[in-house]
Order: sequence, then structure tokens, then C-alpha cells
Amino acid sequence: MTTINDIARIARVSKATVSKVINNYPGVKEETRRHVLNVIKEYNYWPSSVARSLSTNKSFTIGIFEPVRINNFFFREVFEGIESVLGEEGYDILYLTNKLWENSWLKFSFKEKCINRGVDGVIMMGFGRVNLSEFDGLLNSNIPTVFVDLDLVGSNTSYVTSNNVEGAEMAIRYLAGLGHKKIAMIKGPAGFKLANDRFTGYQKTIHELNLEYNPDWVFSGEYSMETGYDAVNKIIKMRNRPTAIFAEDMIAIGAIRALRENGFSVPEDFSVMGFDNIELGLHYGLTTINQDRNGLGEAASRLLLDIINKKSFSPVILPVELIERDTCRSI
Amino acid sequence: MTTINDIARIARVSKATVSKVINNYPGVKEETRRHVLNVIKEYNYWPSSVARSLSTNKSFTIGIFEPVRINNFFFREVFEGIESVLGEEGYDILYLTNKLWENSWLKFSFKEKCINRGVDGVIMMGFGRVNLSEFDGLLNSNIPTVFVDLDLVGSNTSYVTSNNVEGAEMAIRYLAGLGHKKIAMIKGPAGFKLANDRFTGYQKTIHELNLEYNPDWVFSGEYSMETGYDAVNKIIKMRNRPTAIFAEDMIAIGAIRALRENGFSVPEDFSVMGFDNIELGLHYGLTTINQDRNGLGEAASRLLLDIINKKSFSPVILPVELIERDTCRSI
DNA sequence: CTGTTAGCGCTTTCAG
DNA sequence: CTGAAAGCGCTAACAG
Repeated sequence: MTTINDIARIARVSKATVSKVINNYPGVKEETRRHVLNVIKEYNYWPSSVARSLSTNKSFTIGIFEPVRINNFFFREVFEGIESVLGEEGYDILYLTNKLWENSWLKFSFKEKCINRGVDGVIMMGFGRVNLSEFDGLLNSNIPTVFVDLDLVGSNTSYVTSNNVEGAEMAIRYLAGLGHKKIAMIKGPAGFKLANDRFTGYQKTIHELNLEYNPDWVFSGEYSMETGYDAVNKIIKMRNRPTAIFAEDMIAIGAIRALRENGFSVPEDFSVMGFDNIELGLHYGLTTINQDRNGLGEAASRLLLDIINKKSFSPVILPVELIERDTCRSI
Repeated sequence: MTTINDIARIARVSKATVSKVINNYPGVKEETRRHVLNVIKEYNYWPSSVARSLSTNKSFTIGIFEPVRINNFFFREVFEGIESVLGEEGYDILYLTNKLWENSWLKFSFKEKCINRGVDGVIMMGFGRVNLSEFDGLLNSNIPTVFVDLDLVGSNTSYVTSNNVEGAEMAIRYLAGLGHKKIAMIKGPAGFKLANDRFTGYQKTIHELNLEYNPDWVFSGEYSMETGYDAVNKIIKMRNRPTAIFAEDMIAIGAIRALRENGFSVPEDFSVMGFDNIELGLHYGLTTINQDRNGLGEAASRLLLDIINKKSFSPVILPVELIERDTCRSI
């Protein structure tokens, strides 16, 4: 492996000089710079970023934590957004696994892991409002941190999220505009800001529009098709049925399938409205609220960079958009 | 940040001793070890892995390269497999971006990036048999490397893949067993080992079974629904039509949709057989060949670890399996 | 403009 | 069993 010493020796200069040209510092004669550059090119030398990290305390690496098994459609696209802006800025992304922690002889949590790996900042995604104390270390540290969809703030911590309240409001207004007065909602898992916000938007709008609010029409469960199945099984047994169902995409799709399997037709018998605009929705013609996933990732990265550079710490709320397809009809 | 020096000072021992206990080396009196351990715990000290990397030349980090926009269903699951075994072994995963290369003043390619970041090994996924010279640096280096679905080998390079030839053979034999004698194939993009292997299996089996081979029934294109649409548009215009279509899942789904939109029914008018078993296939009741994606990732990681430890370099070929659902019928 | 020197936090001989 | 010292590859004062 070629090191800075090799280059210095070959170019007959000191390594300080080589360092200066590598870093594009001033104070090097143009001739010397060119000469060193040539040697560097000839040997295809690239400075070790680990040595660099050690001496500068800056690694050009940002960490990502995700809870186990969150490796889904949604976050993959967020990740893509993250990658694109961070990559542009010369950062690589360290995907922090946490398998080893449990058996460890030390209390090794987010903060410690970040310090240990020397990341310049960290993005946390897929975490819910459960076990919030897990994050204490991070929040009280000075490690620049951005949460996706979890509104935690601290001196060096901020978050990005879609405007879920507004999205839910848009959904309900749309349904109401179509003539629906009885709208059910299947919420995501309790404890997630995202799910709570959407429910808030739902309740608020139902109220504002003077629609019928019926607690029996509110369901809750995991972000999966099963949740949709379960809710539909209850709904179809009701005497006073809702005419429309509002749920996150995956759940909504489960609901559509359940409805069909029970001989109902969408949107003739029930209108179904999603939230997220996952790719799968396309295959069901699902009317839904689009979240800009790439944008979420991009915003998270930019915010993180801003925090690192102490330029801004303000949370970012991204707008959402209604995508009209074929699962809702006017009644 | 607490360093080894702090611990040494506080524990009134030398940092060499602290190092020994951290690394669980012998030659430390049990009493001393316990004392040091207590101080470590009290200060929640964790050694900097970057300093460690610098001095040991081992980073417990493995790199992953993916071409841009390969962030799809398939590879996400492979990634999950990778993460699970590597995490278990104490490795973190460095997702190597390559955005900066182009404008760089240096020829900075896979190999250089790996050396620069000091990864212990690298997994390459989603690369096709195009521009193979890109990999020369890596192949000629001693950086442990595992390719997923690309059969490149070198002194420290190997690969993992599913048994695509056999999978295609299973598919064709199944279709033939159902009475089909005219089977079309829509291949994936040329240049990918995966696509080539599947085509090989197709041809071989068509031949062995004495089925009709008609070059007009062989199509090729990107791994997308459009490819399926395009092929179907040609197929339905033919006088001598195939009765079954064999294609990778995404393409097969495009074909099913195109068929339906043109008033044909699956499997009544055409049988459609996929390959990959992507999750989306479930929503179409697609009969397909399952690739063990998690297994692919796990195998890649294990192989990489073996290469790193110089234990084994043999490529791994994973078996596939036929998943019978509703898109094929006997005729 | 250039080079010397002292670290960054850790591991690893090698004496004691 | 313990510690002093050198060194991993680089950066950053500071002299010259």
C-alpha cells in the first residue's frame, strides 16, 4: 500500500508538503504541486481515510441505524435519497449493525457505537415512540443526529417528516367531497408519531366537517395486510357500516383484498384510501397520499449536513400530495 | 471522549495493560483485569475503532458496492441476509457511494476506494457482465471480494449465485409436464450472467424434451414490466403463438397485465411462469421459481468471511425451488 | 514556500 | 505480569 511517506520520498519533498497538495492547501509552489501531483497519479495513491480520521477527528462517514427488519420498500427509497446527497458531498454511509451489543460486556448503545466508529453524524430511521430512553445518550451527546419520522430534538438533534396531519386531512376532505360521511380509519401501530399524526388529522377533519365519528370505526395494528384483513372482517359484520376506509397503503391493500374475498367490490361497495404511495399500490389502482420518500432522505441528509456545519437545526416537514386512482368513488 | 490513556491513568496501569484487557489477551493478573474492567465500565469507555484500524490494519468493516438505482426488491433482501451474518460477527457495513469519482483528479475506482476506506472485504452486487475491466483492479488486488450473481473469480475473489440453469430447467419441465409444447421466453438484459444462465437452461431443456424451439418466441429486455408488455404485444399478433411464457417475475407480471388488458386470461389462454419469487408475485398468484435472497446474502457474507480468513474460496451455488400458484394450467 | 516535529488512539514487541 | 517505546498514516503548528 502506497502511503504519504512513499510519495514524499519519491517526490523528494516532505510529507507535510504532500499533505498540503492532497488537501489543496495554499502555500505550495505551483511547480512543486504539479510535481507531487504527478507522482501521486503515477502511483495512483489515495490517502487512507482512517489515518485521516484519526488525526482530524472527521471521517466523512455518516452512520445509519434502523431497527431490525425495517428493511422495507419505504425506507429503501429514503435510503436512496440519503445516499444521493451524501454521496455527492463525499460521504460514505456506515450501516450500523447492532447484533453484537446484547452479549457485550459493556453498555454499548447508539451513542457509544457512533463514537466508537467515529461517524460525523447519524441518521435514525424506523424508530417509534417506544423506549425513548434508548436515545438519551444520543440526544445528550453532541453527535449530530437526524431522526426520520420521529420528532425528537436536542442541541445537535433534529428530524424530518412528511406532513402527516395535513395528508390525513387531505384524504378525509377528498372522501367527504365525494359524499362520504362515514369514514373508518385503520391506524398504524400506536407509538409511532407517523400513525398518531395521521389519526390526529383524521379526527380533526371529521370534526371540522361535521362527519359522523364512531370509535368502532377506528382500528389499529401493524403495518401489514393482516391488519387490513382483520379490520374488514369486523367492518362487514357491522350494522352501521362506514362507506369509506382510510388506512396506510399496506393495510389498505389488505383491506381491499379482504373486501373482494368477501364478495364486496371496491370502489362500488366501499371506497378505500391509502397513505404513503408505495409502489405496490399501483398494482391495485390505489388512491392514496404520496409521501416523497426520496425527498425525505435528501432532506434528512441536508439537515444532517447543516447540523454538522452548525448552520441550521430546524426540523423539516415535507408536503404530501393526493394521488387519485381507482379505489374511491363518489356516492 | 474517553481514551485508553484516560482509562490507564485512572486505573493506574499502563495503556498496554488496558489494551490487553480490552482484547482479552492473557498475561494480565486476574485482579488487575477486574480492576481495569471496572474503570472501563464506570466510564463506559469503548475503544475507537478507527485508531484500532490504523494500528491493526483490520477495520471490522466490509464494503458494499451497488450500481446506482439498483435499490430494488431483490437486492434489499440480499442485503438483509448480508447484514444479519456480518452483524453477528461484529462487522459493520460501509455502503460505498461513488458519486465523487467522476470529478476526481485521480483514477479512483473500486479497489482504491476499498483501500482508502480500509475495508476488510467487499461485496459487489447488481453488476452485469458489461465493462468487466472495471473490476480488474479489484480482481488483481488481494482485497477479499465476493460477487453476487456474477461469476468472477480471482485469488481473493469468488461469487455466489442461485442455480439459474437448473431453475430454468425446472420451469420448462414443469410447463412441459402440464402439456405445453410451445414455450416463449422473455430474457432479462443481455450481459447478465443470471439472464444468460436462465436462457441456457431454457434452451437445453426445450431441446432435451424435444419441444418446439422458435427464435421468434425469445424476447429480451430490461428487468421491468414494460418488457413484458412489449413481448406480449408481439406474441398476440403471431399466427403461431406459444401457449406458455417464461420470464423473470417483474417481466412476467408485465406480461400478465398486458395479456389481461388485451382480453386474454391467465392461465386459461396463456400460462405464465416467473423466476425469482419477488413479493409482488404473490399479489398476482404468480407461479414461479424461488431464489433464496436472504440465503444469497448470508452465503455471500460467509464466503467473504472465509476468504478473509483464507479458509475457502469456492463459489457457492444455491438451489432454487418451484412455487406453484395460479398462473399455469395444464392443457 | 518547505520541512521538522508532535500528536490522533490504539497495538505490539520487548525489557524488566 | 507490567510498562516503555515505537509505529500505523496522516494533519497541523511552527521554524526556518
